[in-house]
Amino acid sequence: MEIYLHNSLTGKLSHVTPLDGKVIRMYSCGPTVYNYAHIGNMRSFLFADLLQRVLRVVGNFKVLWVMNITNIDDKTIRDSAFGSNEWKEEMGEQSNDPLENLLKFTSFYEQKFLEDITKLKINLKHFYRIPKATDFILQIQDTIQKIYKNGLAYYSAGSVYFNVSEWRKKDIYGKLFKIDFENFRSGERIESDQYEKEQAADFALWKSRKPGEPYWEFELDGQRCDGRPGWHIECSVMEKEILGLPFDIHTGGIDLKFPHHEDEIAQSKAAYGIDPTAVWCHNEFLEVEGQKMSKSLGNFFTLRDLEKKGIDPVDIRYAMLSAHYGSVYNFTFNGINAARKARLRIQDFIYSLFDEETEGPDKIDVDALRNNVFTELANDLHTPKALAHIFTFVNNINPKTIKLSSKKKLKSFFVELNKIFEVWTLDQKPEEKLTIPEHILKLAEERFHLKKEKKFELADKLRKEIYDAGFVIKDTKDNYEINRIE
RNA sequence: GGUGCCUUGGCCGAGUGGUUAGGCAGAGGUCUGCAAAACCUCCUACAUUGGUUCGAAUCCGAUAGGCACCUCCA
Repeated sequence: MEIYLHNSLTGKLSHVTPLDGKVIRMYSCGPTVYNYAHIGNMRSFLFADLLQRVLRVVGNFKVLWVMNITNIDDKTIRDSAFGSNEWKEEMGEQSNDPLENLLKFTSFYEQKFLEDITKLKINLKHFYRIPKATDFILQIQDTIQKIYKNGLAYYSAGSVYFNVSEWRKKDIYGKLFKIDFENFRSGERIESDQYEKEQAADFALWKSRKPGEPYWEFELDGQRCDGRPGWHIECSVMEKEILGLPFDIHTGGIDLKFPHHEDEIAQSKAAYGIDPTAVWCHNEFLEVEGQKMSKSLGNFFTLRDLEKKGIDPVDIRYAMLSAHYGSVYNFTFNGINAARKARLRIQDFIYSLFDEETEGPDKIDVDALRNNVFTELANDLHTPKALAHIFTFVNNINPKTIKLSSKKKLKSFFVELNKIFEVWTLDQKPEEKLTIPEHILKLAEERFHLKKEKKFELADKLRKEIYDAGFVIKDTKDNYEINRIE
């Protein structure tokens, strides 16, 4: 099926088709690993995951998916510095080598990050590469040399900056974000600049070495500028080295539109003369209870925080996938609860498909259903509409009356659908292995007899007793079930 | 100050000029000693305001409110 995506470059839908005629090459801005990722980060990664899955399953494409890890920036340097309060025992001993500390620190959080996204059912096998900035220092330096030689960068006090005003003579700066240069960075903000930039809009390609910080040797045009890479250049280089330019799709949070992605475009064109990607996709932000997530408001959650509150990561996945990536998602506990129930409703339907004992006369047009659902997904990942089709279908059919042949087709449809959503179990309903203590079983049996004899008061008393012990009884037509209280 | 986005029923969330999105919650019903579960039915909105139109949640203008980016925050 043809896939269309909202392209931030044009503001319109773009038809996705592999530039090289074979595979879709996709780059996603990944995390800066200086702490546990929060659920806002998670939304971005879940969006990228959804996109690559839709490309594979609905678009039938091969996908090379790359997500970078930013392991060197102000925050990772700050928090890994010798004597930092952010250092944890599990990271090992701190040494007097700043680079070693940085790598220990960031690999700790990288590992935690990978664990977290795995819980959200992002499959690490789907990545082609998960590159780290520090593994590309030489290539970064090489790219900076190129930009410099092209007259679009300058040296200043040990750092190297991209020259935006020079660049604007050659090309547009502001492809993703319309900039009013007259009003760019108004008033008081300019004075916060710590670096010797020629102009406020210029950004660092390379930052000079500071005492106690990790650095790499670098010489530019005869001038020593030992230091470390700027943030924007990392992505430009990794995507070029791994995917080649231009590639097909670049994803990221909407906050990265400017300056990060704008600068990526400028750098790639300035160094190689190539626009990095055909389609830019940005996901909107996440709010918590209608407010921006922030530590001061006390609504800042990592995945780990939510797990401690008893929330299943799969429900977070479902909740986030059920909203459109282009709109602000309001995370609420109420909403997660609703999402869970909605998810389980479909799960129950799927379980019923595995009941091959009962069969009815109803034939299902599974192809039509599949077509409806996939058409919505192909149209800019419209998951809310896709799920609405599923619910309408599920609500209008009694699984007991479906013909066996249709059940089988439905099953394979849900298998396919789950390759995208991955929030359901495609299997028989698991037999609940209950370890119910003997005395509870006895009590339950006793209660059942009392009930049959219509001694309800006594029966209820026993039920209360069983309930207090942690079990709940549900009467069925001629029998009863015991379950552990959840 | 600049740029862009948003405002839909109790809550979440679709809608891209003319027909019920969907979910959760709630109400009624079937079932049931009661309860639970399951199933059926129901609830029907579009920030305010002016305009365009035979017709607007949907297009245009204004107002109010919210959000984001311009500050290496996904």
